[in-house]
Amino acid sequence: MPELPEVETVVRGLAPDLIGRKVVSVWTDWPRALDGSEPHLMESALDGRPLQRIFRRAKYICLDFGGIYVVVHLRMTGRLYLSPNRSGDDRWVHVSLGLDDDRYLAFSDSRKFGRVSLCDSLDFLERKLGPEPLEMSDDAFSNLFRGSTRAIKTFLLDQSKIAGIGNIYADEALLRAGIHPLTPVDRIPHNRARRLGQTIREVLDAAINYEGASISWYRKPDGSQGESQKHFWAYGRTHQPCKVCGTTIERIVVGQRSTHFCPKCQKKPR
DNA sequence: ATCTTTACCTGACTGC
DNA sequence: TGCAGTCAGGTAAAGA
Repeated sequence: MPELPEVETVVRGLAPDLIGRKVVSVWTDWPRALDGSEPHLMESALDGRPLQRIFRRAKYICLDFGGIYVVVHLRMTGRLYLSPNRSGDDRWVHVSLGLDDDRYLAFSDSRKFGRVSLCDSLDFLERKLGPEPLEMSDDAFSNLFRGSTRAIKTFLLDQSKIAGIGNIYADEALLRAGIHPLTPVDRIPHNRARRLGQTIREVLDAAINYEGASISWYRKPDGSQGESQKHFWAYGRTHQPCKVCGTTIERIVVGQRSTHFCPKCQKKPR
């Protein structure tokens, strides 16, 4: 599932080929993916506008065509890549943006949860999203945790509190920080909260350097796999030995989410 | 504010 | 080989 590091990898991979390109056609076989817009509306809105910037905000991919934006969310199975073919390179392509270099920006999504949206402002993102974890200081993390009694795992997944972390890297950060996923946020001491913030940044930075985790559907824009999944300590390692202490990794459900942790490294709060 | 539930989707996997 | 059932989880919306 694409989270912050996977989305960042996609943005970095696409940028060199996409900056300066114009969209000359828009195709879809699943109009719902356009989130209320329509192909001909997108075509006319983007007509003649070269792409000025491509960047990430949380898990959203933002294409800036000069005050007009195409915002892509990959959700669970979305992929974004360049193809010589309008229908892309796999059978799950549902949106295709024809470019002025005769290539296509293909949006593939087997689950059809992802969206390719047209908008004239990114304010809606800022209204609903919390800060970027890679841009937060240790004290910013500690302050963020004050006043909430929710389980830390649930809190880390709340995009309005902190934006970009998903199920994988929440589990990875909590194991490495030695904090049980059910720990109430306001029961984490100041110094431990600061250290958790540092761990979150380290986990995300490392995953970006590994170019994301290719479990299930995620691929880099060039079609190759990321390496991050080879370095998991927690996620998907149920019944396997903890890489720190050898204790068997357990799986529980927290906030409807599969949660992996080490019962020795992450002591349950009383 | 927080929690819970439901909906959106379909490929991959398990068991018979 | 097939068929039913289950699981995966990011986000939005509704109701408590």
